[in-house]
Order: sequence, then structure tokens, then C-alpha cells
Amino acid sequence: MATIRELARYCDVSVATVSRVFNSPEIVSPETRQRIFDAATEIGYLPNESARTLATKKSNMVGLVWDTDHRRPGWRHPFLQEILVTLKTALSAHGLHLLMLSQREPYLQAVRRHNLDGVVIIDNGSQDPAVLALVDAEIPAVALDLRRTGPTCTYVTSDNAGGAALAVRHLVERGHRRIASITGPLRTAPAAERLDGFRAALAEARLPIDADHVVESDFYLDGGHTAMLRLLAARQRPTAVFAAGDEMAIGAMRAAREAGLRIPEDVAIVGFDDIELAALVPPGLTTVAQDRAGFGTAAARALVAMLQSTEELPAPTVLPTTLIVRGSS
Amino acid sequence: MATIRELARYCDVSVATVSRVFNSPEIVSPETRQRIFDAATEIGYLPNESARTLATKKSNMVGLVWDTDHRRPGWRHPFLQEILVTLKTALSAHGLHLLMLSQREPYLQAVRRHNLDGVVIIDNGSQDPAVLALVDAEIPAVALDLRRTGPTCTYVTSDNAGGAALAVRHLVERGHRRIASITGPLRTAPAAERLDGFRAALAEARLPIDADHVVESDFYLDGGHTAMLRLLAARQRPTAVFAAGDEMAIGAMRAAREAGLRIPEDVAIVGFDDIELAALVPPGLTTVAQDRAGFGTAAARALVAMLQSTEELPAPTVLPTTLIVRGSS
DNA sequence: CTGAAAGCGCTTACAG
DNA sequence: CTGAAAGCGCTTACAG
Repeated sequence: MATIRELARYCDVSVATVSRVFNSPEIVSPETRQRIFDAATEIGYLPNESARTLATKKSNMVGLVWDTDHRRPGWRHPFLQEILVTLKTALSAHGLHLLMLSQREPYLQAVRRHNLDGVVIIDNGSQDPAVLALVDAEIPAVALDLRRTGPTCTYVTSDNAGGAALAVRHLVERGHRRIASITGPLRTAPAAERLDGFRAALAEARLPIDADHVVESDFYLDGGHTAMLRLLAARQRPTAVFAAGDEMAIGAMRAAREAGLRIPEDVAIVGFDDIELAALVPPGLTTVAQDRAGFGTAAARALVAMLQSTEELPAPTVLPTTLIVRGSS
Repeated sequence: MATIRELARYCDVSVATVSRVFNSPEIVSPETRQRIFDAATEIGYLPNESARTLATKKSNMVGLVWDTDHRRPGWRHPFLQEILVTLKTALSAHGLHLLMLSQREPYLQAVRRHNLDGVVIIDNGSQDPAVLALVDAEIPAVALDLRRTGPTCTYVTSDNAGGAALAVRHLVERGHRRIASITGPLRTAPAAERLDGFRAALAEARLPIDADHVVESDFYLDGGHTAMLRLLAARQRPTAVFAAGDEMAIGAMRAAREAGLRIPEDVAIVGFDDIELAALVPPGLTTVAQDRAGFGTAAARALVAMLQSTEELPAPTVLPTTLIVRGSS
């Protein structure tokens, strides 16, 4: 590994000039600039990032906060992979790398030790104090699926309420008047917002909400199954169910089928997320699709904007949702 | 952010002593050690990683090589999330962080610029020269699902051949004699190995392999569907199909059903991976389960071993597979 | 067990 | 447009 000193000597210039060639090429004369670039590739010079970070306090790395043990180990984000791919790609375009933060150490410590430029927070619904510490410390941060703002914190989320309303309006159009909902854990923003959208759309249609017809669940398949059992046992059985996540919706479908009900004739079901399975499980799950690629690119855009200017905080991004009608409704 | 100098002055010792307290606590006297530790938390001192890396040439970061654009954008690893979670957790326990490497720059360059201690390579089946460069450069590396070794490179993989054999023997026991296979892309190690296992198990049972009965596909659902169409059109229609990936198996089931065949009566199907969907798609897909958590933990173990001693290269890890019998066979 | 000092490889005012 | 020099915050032989 050649160092800046070696390259400087090789080109018979000072290290300052070499440094400038890599950092502000425009301020050095075209000839020497080119000569240094050529020599750099010739002798295989690469600027050492640790040294740069030490000198500049900027690491060109952003931390990824992604709490993995909090929920049950098998927890699967509906589209974590897409988020990572799009985030990584979009950040790369700005020379930023993603560092996955360990949970064995407070995130804020890791941010400081590594001079991270910012963080992306994938929420898991926990009110993690380590995450709050990050926001309080005014680290540039963008949260996903977590409506948190601060002087240096913005967020990107789906239009959860709007998506839920889409689902409900669709059911209303199909003639349903007794519509129930299986919610996610209401401490999580997406679950709470989808419930809000559900309520708002029913109010809009002037339909009452039976207290028995809202069951809080956990976003998982078995949870949806259990919740559906409760709905089927309600005094007034709903004719349609909006499950705020596809896994729960599929669990609910299973419960309905086990109870001898036909889908959608006896009970219609609509989910949320549009996971791969939704298209595959007969008769096809009607669901609300999120903009999977949007999360990563919007998060990267917001973060880069914050890093480039501390002047104005980027506005939160609310990604549109779309209804996908399949056989279950 | 307090620096080592400030902490040293605060404790009235030299910076060397402070450094020792954090790096080899045993060589400093218990009293001053404790005094320095206490003062560190008191004034909020955290060692600066860039400075440490610059001085030691070790970054405590390992690169994650994960090619995301090579395949189609929507490509989903059957259990990428588990790999990331287990890898991250296991590496954290050794104070190592995971840096997701950008593809805009040759991996080797990033490794050098950031002084990465090693890399974990999640293969995507491409013969990526950037990956080979890593191995040639003798960077400590562990490859997943890619049988590559070198002076500083080992791997972890499932017992793909053994798993395929499990599937075939099961079908043979069920009385099948015309068994076909839908393979993954044969340039990938898992696909090639599963085909080997398929062949070996048929030979073991003294069953012939019809040339028409091996169709190369792509690990995806639609690919499995197309491949199954070809198998159903074979002169001798197979009575059982081993699809070397669950997505393909599910595509094959769909094709069979569309052709009016009953599963498993008219045609039995066995997959590989045990994705979540396998249990959910009626009548349940018999499949070969991999040790999902094993990849990450084994990879971390191997890498840590390499980092601790350059003496002996850890042997490759071959994770056992298990047959999970469901309704499709 | 502890300290003084050199060195890791950069960047960036400050001069010229 | 370029260079000399200080500084970023650590670690680690070398002495003692």
C-alpha cells in the first residue's frame, strides 16, 4: 500500500498537492493533476480512510440501526432485503458506506467512536432508548416506519392511513357493512396509522365500528389466525376483515377456511404489504402494496441532503400505497 | 468528545497509560486502571476508532460482499435476513462490525482503504472477478455457498448433495421410479451439488436417469413453472420431481395443477430450502431444510479464527440438512 | 508498572 | 497554483 508521501515523492510534489488532487482537483493545475492521477493508478495508491477520517472528522460511513433481537428471532421484515439493496445502492452513489451497528454497544457510542456521518434507523416498534439517544444527540438520522423528527432527524414511511382507507373503501364498494380489522401491535406506528385509516374510512362511509371488531395482534401468521378466531366468535360476525399485514391476513384466511367459511363469499379479507405470498395463496390475497424500493432511495436522499447542508431539514417522505385486488375480496 | 490526552491529564498519567488501560488492562496497576476507567465514563471518553485503525492497521470491521445488481432486482435470498442477523450478532460478540461493501468500487480497494480485517462473501453465483481478486490478495475471507478456498479463504455451505439425496431416497421409498429434477443455474455451486446428489441417489437406487428428466432452471418461481411444463411434455412423464429450490418447486406445483394433475397422487414434488411458503402452500411442500442460523454463526466463527491466528486455516463448514415431509410427496 | 517520543497517513490553514 | 508545517487521536517499542 503506497502512501501519500510515496506518491508525492514519486511525482516530485508535496503531499499537500497530492491531497488536493484527490479532494479538490479543480484547484490544482491540469498537468500536475493528471500526472498525479496517472501515477496513483500506476503505483496503486489509495487514500487511507482512517487517516482521512481522523483529519476531517467525516467517515463517509452511515450507521444502520436495525434491532434484531428485540422481537422473536424468526422475525422477518416484509421487505428488508429491498430496503438494504436500495439503501446501499443509493448511498454508494454518494460515496457512503453502510455500517451495521452492533446492539452490544449503545448506538450513540458507536457513532462517535467511528465518526459516523449519520444513521438510518429501521424501526422495530420498540421504544429503544438507544435510538432516542441518537436523535437527542442531533446525529443526522432518518427513521423508517417511525414518525420521529428532531433538529437532525426526519423519516420515511408509507401512507399507512391512506392505504388502510383504500382497503376499507374497496370493501365498502363490494357491499360490506360489517367490516372488522386485525391490527398490528399498536405501539408501532404502522399499526396505529393503519387503524386510524381504517376508522376514518368507516366514518367516511358512515358505518359504525363494533368494539368487538377491532382485534390487536402482532403482524404474524399465527397471531392473525388467533385474532380471526376471536372475530368469528363476535356477536355480530363481520363479513369482511382488513388485516393490517399480509401475514396476519393469511393466518386469518386459514382460520376462516378451518371454520368452513368460503373466501370471499362468506368473508372477504384484505391485507397490507403485498408480500410475495399474497399472490400465491389461493384465492389470491387482495392487499395494499407499499413502495418497497421507495424506502431505501428516499432514506438515502434525505440523509444525503442533511449531510450536504445543515440548513434545512428534509421534509418527511410519505410513500404512496396502492390497492391490489385479488380473489380474497 | 474527550480525547485520550484530556483523559490522561485528568487522571494525571501519560496517554500511554490510558491507552494500555483500554488495550491491555492487565499490565497496568489495578488502582490506576480503575481510576482511569472511572474517569473515562465520568468524562465520556471513547477511543477514536479511526486513530486506532491508523495506528494499528486493524479496523475491527469486516466487509460484507453481497452482489445485489447482478441478478434481477427482485432477487430474494431464501434467508438473507437470518444470515445477516446471525452474522452480525456473532461478529459483535468479538467486537467486529459489518461494513456493507459498495459495488461501485472494486471490493479489494475498499478493503484496503478501510483496513478491513476480513470479508464475508455471500455468493450470488456470478464468477465475479472482484471476488476472486479478494481471495488472490489473501484477505481473510469466508465464502457462503461458494466452495472456494485459498491461503486465507474458507467457506460454509449446506450439504447440498446430501440434502438432494435425502429427497430422492424419500421419493424412492414412496415407490417412485421415474424421478426428474429441476435444477438451479448450474454455474452456481448449490445447484451443481444438488444435481450431483440427485444423480448419486438415483444411481444408488439403481434407477436410470432419463436425459429429458433433468431441466436446468433459475431458482425462481416462473422458472420452475416453465421447467415443469417441459417435464410434463417428456416422452416418459416423471411421477416425481425434485426441484432444487422451493420457489421452483412451487412453480412446478402450479404447472402440475394447471395440467390437471393431482399432487402427490399423479406427481410428487420435493423442494429445497424450506422457505416459509413451503409450509403454507397446499398440500404443503415436502422439502430439504437448511440450517439457516448455521451460516452466519459458522461464518463468524471461521473468520474470527482466521483473525486470531494465521497459522491454520479453519476447515470448511458443511451444514447438515434435514428432510421435512409434507403433503406434496 | 509508567512515561517520553516517534509514528500511523492524511488534511488544511497559512505563506508565498 | 504549490509547499512547509501543524495537527487529527491513537499505539507501541524503548527506557527507566
